[in-house]
Amino acid sequence: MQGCKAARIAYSRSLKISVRSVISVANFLLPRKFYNRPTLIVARELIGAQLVRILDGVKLVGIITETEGYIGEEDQACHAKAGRTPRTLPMYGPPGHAYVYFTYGHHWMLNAVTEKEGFPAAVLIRAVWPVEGAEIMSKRRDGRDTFGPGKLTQAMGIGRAENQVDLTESASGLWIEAGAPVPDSAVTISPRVGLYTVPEPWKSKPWRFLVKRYSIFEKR
DNA sequence: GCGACGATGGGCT
DNA sequence: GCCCATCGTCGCA
Repeated sequence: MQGCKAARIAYSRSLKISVRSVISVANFLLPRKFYNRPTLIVARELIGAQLVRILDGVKLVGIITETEGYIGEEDQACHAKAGRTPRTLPMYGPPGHAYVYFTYGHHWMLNAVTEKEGFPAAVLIRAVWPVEGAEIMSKRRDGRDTFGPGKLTQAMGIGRAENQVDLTESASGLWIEAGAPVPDSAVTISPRVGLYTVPEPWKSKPWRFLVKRYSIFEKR
């Protein structure tokens, strides 16, 4: 991907952190207790974390730049509003696992299950900024961009097989590592998107977190 | 550059 | 049969 270095520089400026820390952070697997907390805390703190995928023996890494929280059966935007079904079962399981589902007849969505086992909640990972294997991700997208919940799963080869994998260990080939912390000044909070038929107040809950000046990524 | 809309298939009633 | 936590393309500017 052309302009990757320039993008890292722009990214570091937008986050007010050093370029060095964007390229090389002291990474470690986020432990289960990280996910076993209120969903919005997890959604916020996943911004800046690194999503790692081993695909065909190649390591792909993206910094998480956009998340949304979906919290409990009360939340009319959350799949768990339908209760415990074969599809939603992963959300009721232990935190730190993946909930991957298929939607709109085309797309796979990646979530990280949160909160204590038995309470259905998850964080939808909507976008990552590629930092390793960017060329491969771009190629998997036929050169098109990788920003969007359906696009990132296609770029990183995430689908049905990754449903319920443990994100706190590397054995499954899909996990999340800590990254450079992103200050509040660099994070925008807004209502979740794509909820056309969801009633209030759920439709307007400010449960979406994204890196400010996200547009700088799209323009490389 | 942007708004409208069709594709497409699993989940659920 | 209807609903979708989306994306790509088309038409128009």
